[in-house]
Amino acid sequence: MSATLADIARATGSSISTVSRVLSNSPAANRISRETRIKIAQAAEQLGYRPNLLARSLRTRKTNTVAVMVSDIANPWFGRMASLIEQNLHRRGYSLIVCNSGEQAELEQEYLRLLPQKGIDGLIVVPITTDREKLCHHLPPGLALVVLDRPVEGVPASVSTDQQQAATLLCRELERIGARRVALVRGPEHVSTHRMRGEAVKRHFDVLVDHVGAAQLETGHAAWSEIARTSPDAIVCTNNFLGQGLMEAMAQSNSRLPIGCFDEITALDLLSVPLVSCVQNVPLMAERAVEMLLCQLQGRKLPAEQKISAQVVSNREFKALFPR
Amino acid sequence: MSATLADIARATGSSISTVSRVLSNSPAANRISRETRIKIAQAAEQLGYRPNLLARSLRTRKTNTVAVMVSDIANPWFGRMASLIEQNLHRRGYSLIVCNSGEQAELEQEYLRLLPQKGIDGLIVVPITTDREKLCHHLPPGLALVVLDRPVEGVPASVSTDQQQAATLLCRELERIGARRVALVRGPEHVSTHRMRGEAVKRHFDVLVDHVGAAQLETGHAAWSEIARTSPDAIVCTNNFLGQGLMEAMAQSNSRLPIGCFDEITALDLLSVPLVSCVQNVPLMAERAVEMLLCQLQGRKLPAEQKISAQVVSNREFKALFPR
DNA sequence: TTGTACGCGTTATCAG
DNA sequence: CTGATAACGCGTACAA
Repeated sequence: MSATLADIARATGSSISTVSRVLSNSPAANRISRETRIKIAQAAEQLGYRPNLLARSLRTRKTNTVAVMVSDIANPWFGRMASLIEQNLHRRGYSLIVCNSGEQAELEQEYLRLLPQKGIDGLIVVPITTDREKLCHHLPPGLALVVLDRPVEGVPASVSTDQQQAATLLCRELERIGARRVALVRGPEHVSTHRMRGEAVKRHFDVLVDHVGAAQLETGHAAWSEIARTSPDAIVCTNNFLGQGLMEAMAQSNSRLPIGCFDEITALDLLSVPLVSCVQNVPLMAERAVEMLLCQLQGRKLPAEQKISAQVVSNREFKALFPR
Repeated sequence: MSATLADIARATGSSISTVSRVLSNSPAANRISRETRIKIAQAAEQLGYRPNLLARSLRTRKTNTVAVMVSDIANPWFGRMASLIEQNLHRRGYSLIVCNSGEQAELEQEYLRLLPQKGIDGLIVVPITTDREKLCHHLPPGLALVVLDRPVEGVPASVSTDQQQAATLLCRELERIGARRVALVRGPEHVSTHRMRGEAVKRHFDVLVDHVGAAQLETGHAAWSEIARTSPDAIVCTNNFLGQGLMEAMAQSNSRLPIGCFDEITALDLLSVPLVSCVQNVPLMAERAVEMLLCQLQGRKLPAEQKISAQVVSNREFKALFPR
């Protein structure tokens, strides 16, 4: 076990409180004689003292830790997001713990209950549930909360992409190349991003095939075997995993159907299919989310809900086939 | 604030100890009368009691939490790994916190110091440092520790891919297609996986270009501008990010140089370049890592260091150009 | 400038 | 079967 305040007090012949004052450099630390201060510091150094953060937090009710709960850490999009949030927070003296709800409502609930018990000051969450009540039920009232990527009615601190703008951008690009009838591969209805993207597609196009499933590669695979029997002008996928899965399956055939995909696809320009992708501004989202969290932690005024705009990027194949 | 044991004791007219016994279903809970037991349970339910895990851990010195520290959570490989570890641990009643060292030695040290202070029962780490002393210096002696992916001399609990076998597999495949002189794009020397892979390549081939940098897309980009001026028979990248970056840059040209890449590349078959990739068995690694951690947590005998073998997978383009 | 005493919420020991 | 009481390690009002 690590040395405690008591150990140091004993070693230096001072009292626990004095040691505490010095080592936690509290405001009262200045009012302590230079000599005892360095004597204590030396002893601490020598004994390898590490404050027990559990005990400290129990006492102060602050942990200097925030959690981010993402819906699928295996998805590179969330990985990037987590990484950027970590960097932003670390710069501000907070440490981050990442939780993975794996897109399972029960697991989300479990973590929502567990995290406050373990002690966190704030939470950034990509929620599964769309219900404010369910989301906040187990959270202590004071907890700083930011919802990310998927706004929840009634939660003021919210950072997300403007899905209307994003979807319009993508659909316009597909309309430009003459698409009228499309196949749609989309994630679960109850996830707002997938739903809004899907709805936008339905507004713009005649949807020949509407394949719904978990936002995983496998759904993309399955979708292709359904789509292959039809002949749409293009295929739209509501996220990167769906797009990747679809393309993996397509690769077995020789289809060159144009694809519109929400979220980033790696090595875009190396793909042999024409692809236009609608990418979100992940770094900006991460920054804003941390900012909104810190506003709450520091009692500053919360800025308005953040709607961040997206961009479309098309690959070489796409540009070659459909020049402007 | 949440209700405490004292609140419930007051509400039910029993003592704190009794309430504790019931609510923490300790072994002594059986020896408590049925009626007070349900009375307490009801009060707890009604008051919305949640045990303060900080306090509990302070007392019991157990947190039921393990941490996994990866070197780059933005890399899908680590994301997948983290996700699988999470699932394995959750099944066993542990909750997971993920830390990201971002391949920075100082940040790793910081977390290494911080995590035990925050209270964890075990740690699975993909280490930056190769020095056992540095790795364990700040860790309490009793802490369960597993090193993952990058073995560290002197740490018995270790799960990693057999890099010799993996590298040989990949090199043989490139030799088969006639490669003799290759360009090498590799990550930092001090990371064992990159180093071992690179060394194996140097043993098998004549290395025309040897580009070293951080294991990020940008290094791959930069490498291509160097490689493009030469004419190797093939290019080898020591991880997925390097491979992706390289290919992104290659896509601007029309090169069809064969690529050998360690780690998984998404949508392999859609790439227009011939590619053979050497993939690790991530699910098995995750399972073994958790298993070794639990051995330590439960005081069971530790199995031998795990060396897990890899496979090569080539894409359509590669198979078409170089049939067996 | 420093020490005393108490409390944060739990669990564990011991007595009855 | 149950209730005091003492820790766990730390911060802090209050007193000296």
